[in-house]
Amino acid sequence: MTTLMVADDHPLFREAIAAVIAAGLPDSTLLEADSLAQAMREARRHEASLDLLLLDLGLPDAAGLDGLARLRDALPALPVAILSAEQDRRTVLEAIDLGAVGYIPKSTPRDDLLAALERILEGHLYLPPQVMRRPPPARPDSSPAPLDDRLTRLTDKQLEVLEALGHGASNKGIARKLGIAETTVKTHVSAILRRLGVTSRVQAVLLAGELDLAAYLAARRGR
Amino acid sequence: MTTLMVADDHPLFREAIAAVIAAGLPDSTLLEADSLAQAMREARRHEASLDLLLLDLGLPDAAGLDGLARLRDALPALPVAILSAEQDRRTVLEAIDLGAVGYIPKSTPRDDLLAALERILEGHLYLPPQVMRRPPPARPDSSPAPLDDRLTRLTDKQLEVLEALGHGASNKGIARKLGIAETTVKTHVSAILRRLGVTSRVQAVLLAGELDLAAYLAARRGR
DNA sequence: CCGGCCCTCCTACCAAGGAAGGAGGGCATC
DNA sequence: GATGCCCTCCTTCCTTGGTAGGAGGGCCGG
Repeated sequence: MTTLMVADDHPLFREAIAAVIAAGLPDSTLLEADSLAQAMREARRHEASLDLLLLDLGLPDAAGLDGLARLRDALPALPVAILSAEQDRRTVLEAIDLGAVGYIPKSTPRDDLLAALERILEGHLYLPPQVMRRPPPARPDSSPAPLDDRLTRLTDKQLEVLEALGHGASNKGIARKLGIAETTVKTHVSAILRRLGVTSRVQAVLLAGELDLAAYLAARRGR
Repeated sequence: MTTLMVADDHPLFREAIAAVIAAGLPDSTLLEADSLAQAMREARRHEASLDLLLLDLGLPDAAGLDGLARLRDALPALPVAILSAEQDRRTVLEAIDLGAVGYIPKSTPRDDLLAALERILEGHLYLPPQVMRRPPPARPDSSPAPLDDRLTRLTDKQLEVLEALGHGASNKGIARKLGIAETTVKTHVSAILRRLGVTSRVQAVLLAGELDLAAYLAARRGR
């Protein structure tokens, strides 16, 4: 006998979840809440028997993951899984970081949703494979010869300086690291700004990020 | 027919893994490597057929997660799972963050290890339940700080300023855009630097990027 | 060999960024 | 009603960033 609770402010959605669970986990009880406050009250009341809370992000009284944080704070022993429309990879990771035992996108097909719930109730974590799998490179790399060419207009030394710039280093720090005078660094920085067509180091750093300086450096070092 | 590779510098351990896989996944081939460099070479050679690389942390030529990062960089399409004695929760999360498709502690019982491999080969993520479950109890106060809440420590106005900062705007430009005095902008910027724990606007901008300020703003506006 | 580019460094100057402190008004909480 | 936080703005002072111009030495290709 397992007891679940769904916290979501959309009655229709709660109803849908209830139907799925009734069909797929017949030996279970489902509690409902339409706000974080109510969920907390109910959770405390059924503390001993509650096996899992399915928490929606976007409850009226819970600011996204902040609601999860508060919940974890108040009831650290309660397993909480996120059930959300949000599918951002960072959000998923942060939820797990905050102690969620699973993350189920609302777009999950009914059968997968049940499988996920079962995994979680067995003590495993569940994360959405299609979201988490192969995400971070995220470089479809449309143009093999991108030639955004602004980066190619920089000399080696300037690239070195720009790289350091990208770590938030000051001119003085760059000078130390590269073993040259600060005035020389300034010379390089000025040249970089001119060649990149920007007017401040912050803009240069942002542009370096957009043009994927790291990849450019990796590529040119690899050859 | 699946092809796996195990990268570990302990021959005995490789042998043990080979035995487990031979018994549990009879329809598979296992490649071996005793260094990151060799693993990369082998992986490139068998690029088309290799289904999963089991990577040990602590290879002689790869310092912990850095090896994973380099591997992901060089071969983004290759699924990599970590197989390590290390069981620190943060390490696990960072590995997943870097794109690992699973994390298997070396202490995992043989049967669970096989089950984990099967899950991973099916396209799911695997994380060690006993490590990840109920982990962050030390949340209420403690000091070392998870430090992802740094954005939440900023006031609305500060977030506005930080957003503008992220576009490379100068204090003067921000003042114009927000319709306040430049001195006020400076006040905000100073407060932002202090609360984010950085010492220059460039670092603040970089940190805002890492913490995904845009997503945070979108999330909080959406509610 | 010479012109051109790069790297190095300098001086000098001005603009921008940032720290520190004070101050008034608004708003909420207790 | 007092406390506390936020937002606003100010002055003062110092550091950092950036521009301009000049100068010497190295390297390369014409």
